[in-house]
Order: sequence, then structure tokens, then C-alpha cells
Amino acid sequence: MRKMIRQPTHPGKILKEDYLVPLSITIKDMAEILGISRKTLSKIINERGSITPDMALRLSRAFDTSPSFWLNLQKNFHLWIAEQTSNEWQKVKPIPKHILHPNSTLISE
Amino acid sequence: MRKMIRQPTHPGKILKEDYLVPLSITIKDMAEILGISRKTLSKIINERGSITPDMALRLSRAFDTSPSFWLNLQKNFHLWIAEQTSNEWQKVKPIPKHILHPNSTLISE
DNA sequence: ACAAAACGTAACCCTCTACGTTACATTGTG
DNA sequence: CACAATGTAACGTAGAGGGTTACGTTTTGT
Repeated sequence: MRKMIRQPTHPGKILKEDYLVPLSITIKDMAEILGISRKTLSKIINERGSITPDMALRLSRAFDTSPSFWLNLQKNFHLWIAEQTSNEWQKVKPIPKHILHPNSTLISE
Repeated sequence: MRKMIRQPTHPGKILKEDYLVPLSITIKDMAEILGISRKTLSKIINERGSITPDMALRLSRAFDTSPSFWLNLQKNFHLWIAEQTSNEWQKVKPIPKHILHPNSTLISE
């Protein structure tokens, strides 16, 4: 698992560029297909909203993809944000490896 | 991507059974290591709380794992809950495949 | 060019989740 | 038995997600 250097692509951008645009589906129509408000979809498309599990299920049905495809995009995005936003997590002291892996290569006793 | 038949293992159970118990670390001590309240960790352990991106980063530092390991467990759990909880997403009509994949194997015209 | 449709956004409201603190009863253990 | 660790409930705060309404701008079709 490589560390992410730059901001991962937002799910909304994928949705827009790889699905809506190529298929010539408007945001309004897509919102109707998904059974959500135009507002909610607009937020996602413009990267001010996020993919919830429920939304991932809706997208997976509409586009014949897996729900995880969408949730992974969102997960990576959220993770990147958390890395940048807070510093508290960096204060967590790693548990010493010899405690995590007692008798790895050495023979004890 | 296989469909999940039964409830995925909750991240809290993994944390408890695969880390805390084997390492003999108490919830109280672990909460201190992570820099969070005992309350919050207790909720996670007892499957009444969830792994947020920030929490995943803390766990990844403590145990030398990837943040995604924890977030994936949570993602699968949330997804399963969403599948069971609501039915609305099932009402989304799949976009016809011939629209999704215009000229796949057939020649148009 | 002009009217209609599609968009982006802001303001509000409601609901739910994450976290912390405080408090209390229960369980485990030296 | 006394103390530490736990599980939980009750509160309060903050923030996210989703809906509705409303308004101004941009696109698009005729």
C-alpha cells in the first residue's frame, strides 16, 4: 500500500468524467435515475459531497459496477483529507515491534 | 467482488481478538496509546462505534498496519448494514447495457 | 436571439454519527 | 475485600448527509 502523495481523485469527478459525460446523461436525469435530489448529486459531482454506502449501492445498480468501487474511491479521498487535516494521529507512538511480533526470527530461551 | 452473504466481521472484533487479547493490552491502555477516550474505544470494541479515517490512521501507527486495512473492514461492515437496512437502492433501474457499452461486439448500422 | 432546461449554490431544517465527559453498576483479580 | 477494568447510559457539541425552496447563471434548442 503506497502512501498517497497527492489528492486522490474525488468519486464525483469519476462519476462525471467517466460516466455522465460519455453517456450524455445530465445531472438532473442521473439524480432521477438514482432516486435522489438534484441537489445531493450536484454536491457529489462538485466535490462537496461524498459517496455513502447507500449511494454506492445506487450507483452500482445504475452502472453495473461494484459498490466497493465507489466506496474505495471515497475511502481514499477521506483518508487523504484526514492525513492532511489533523496531526493528532501522528502523535500515536507505535507499539515496539518486538512486542507486536514476539519470537519472529529469534529463538527465545 | 463476491456478494456478502453474512455480516462481515466488525473492525472492533478484529482489534480485540487479533491485537488486544494476544498482546494483553487493556482497552484502557489502548485508548491512551491511541490518544482517545476509553469510552470511544469501548464503543468500537463492542461494535457500537466505527472506524473513522482518523481512527484508522491512529491504529495504523500503533500496529504498523495500513490505514486501509482498518477502513476496508469498516467499509465492508457499513456496506452490509446499508444493504440490509434500506430497500430504496434496489429500486434504482440499471441503465441498459447497450447504452453503457455502445458498440461492444455488435456492429452498429 | 430568446425562451426553456440545466446548473451551481446558499440558506434552513432534520436526523444521525462521532467524541468527550461524568456517573454508576458490574466484573475481574491480586 | 479493595481496586482496576469494563460496559453503559445520559448529555452536550460538532459536523455530515439529505431534502426543500429559492435565486442567479449557463447551456441548449428552436
